[in-house]
Amino acid sequence: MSDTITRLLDAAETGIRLRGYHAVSFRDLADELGIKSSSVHYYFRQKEDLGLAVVERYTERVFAALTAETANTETPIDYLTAFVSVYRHALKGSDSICLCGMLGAESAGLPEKLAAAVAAFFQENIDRIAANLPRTMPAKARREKATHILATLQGAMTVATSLKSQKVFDNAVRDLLAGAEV
Amino acid sequence: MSDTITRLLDAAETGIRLRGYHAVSFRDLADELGIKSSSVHYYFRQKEDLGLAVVERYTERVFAALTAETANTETPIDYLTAFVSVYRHALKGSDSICLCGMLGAESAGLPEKLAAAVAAFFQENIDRIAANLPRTMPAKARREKATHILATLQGAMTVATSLKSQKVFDNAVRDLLAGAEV
DNA sequence: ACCTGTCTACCTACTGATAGATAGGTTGCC
DNA sequence: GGCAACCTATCTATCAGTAGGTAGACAGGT
Repeated sequence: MSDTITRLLDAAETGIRLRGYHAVSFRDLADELGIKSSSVHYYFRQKEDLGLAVVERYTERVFAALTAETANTETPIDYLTAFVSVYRHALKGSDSICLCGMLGAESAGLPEKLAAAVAAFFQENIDRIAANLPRTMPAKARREKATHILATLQGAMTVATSLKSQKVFDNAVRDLLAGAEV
Repeated sequence: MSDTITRLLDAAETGIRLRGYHAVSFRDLADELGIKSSSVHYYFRQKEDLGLAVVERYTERVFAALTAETANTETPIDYLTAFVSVYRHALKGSDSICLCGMLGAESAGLPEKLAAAVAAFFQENIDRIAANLPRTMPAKARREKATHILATLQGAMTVATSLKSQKVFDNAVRDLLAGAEV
């Protein structure tokens, strides 16, 4: 992948995660890279194409990190702790919320494909968590707990960013895991 | 309050909650009301003023509803159940997330005062929840649980909206309350 | 005479998007 | 080897549409 594409995806991801899809413009991205906005259109015909590429790359990266981080966990609580630490790391490394947390909030105003890609990201998160909860739990309870966990992670990032304190994320997650010792 | 102002605040709130602050324009609001965009500026000089008014009205409305709904609760779990039902009602009545959930996500790209008003909304939510958790819990644990609860509510709205299923919200919250029987 | 709420008309800046030029590198053929 | 054809990545220039915002006119009510 060309350097320009990577830098474009980086700048777009950062902008979306900080300010939202509609607050990111081709011109701002181009300026940041020192090129012209028409050159951005050379790589991504429409804004939707750029958004889709950003979500795809992000999804792959996050799931790769989740897979790697949870690889050697044995108990459900170990799995959850590792899972959560991927999100914590994402927040601390970027000082911004999850890309899909932002786009999920904006879904109603996004191109359909983009909204669908975000929904798929959430669903896959829920499925992965549910699959790693104790087999002794009924399927419905596992689904509910998995949804609860994802919701808490996403909401904690939003609230922590608004209150400008990563401790807010840690506080929410500490109580989440304390109650999840299943 | 004049009818036009109310209709303006309604339209702006709906637009922000569905698509975000940057996707709401004076022209769209004016068109929706059948007036000209310059007339919107008559009531709100700047977009920031409109945003602030929307957040203020929303904040008052939500806290009034929370106060009313939780008034006759006796146990912490009753309080939480009532608290949560206000959020559930907001989601079901509008098919959109919390105004501050949206604006909190966008905070980095908002005028400072607006971001501050949103942060205050979150803080007040956390304080109210924490104040109604059992006195037997240490203050730190109460703060953590309160943060956890708010984060879950906010995140559950986002994920439910993205997945286009209010059941997602109910699932997350059911597990939240099941684990919160303190 | 003033106030309220709306209008027309306009401004500058920016939006996503397109057309077409250009410079430099790569390929393939005689 | 030399050269034509093509490809890549960028540019300049431009477009119609929309953004937030302003100035000033006007009608109706007090």
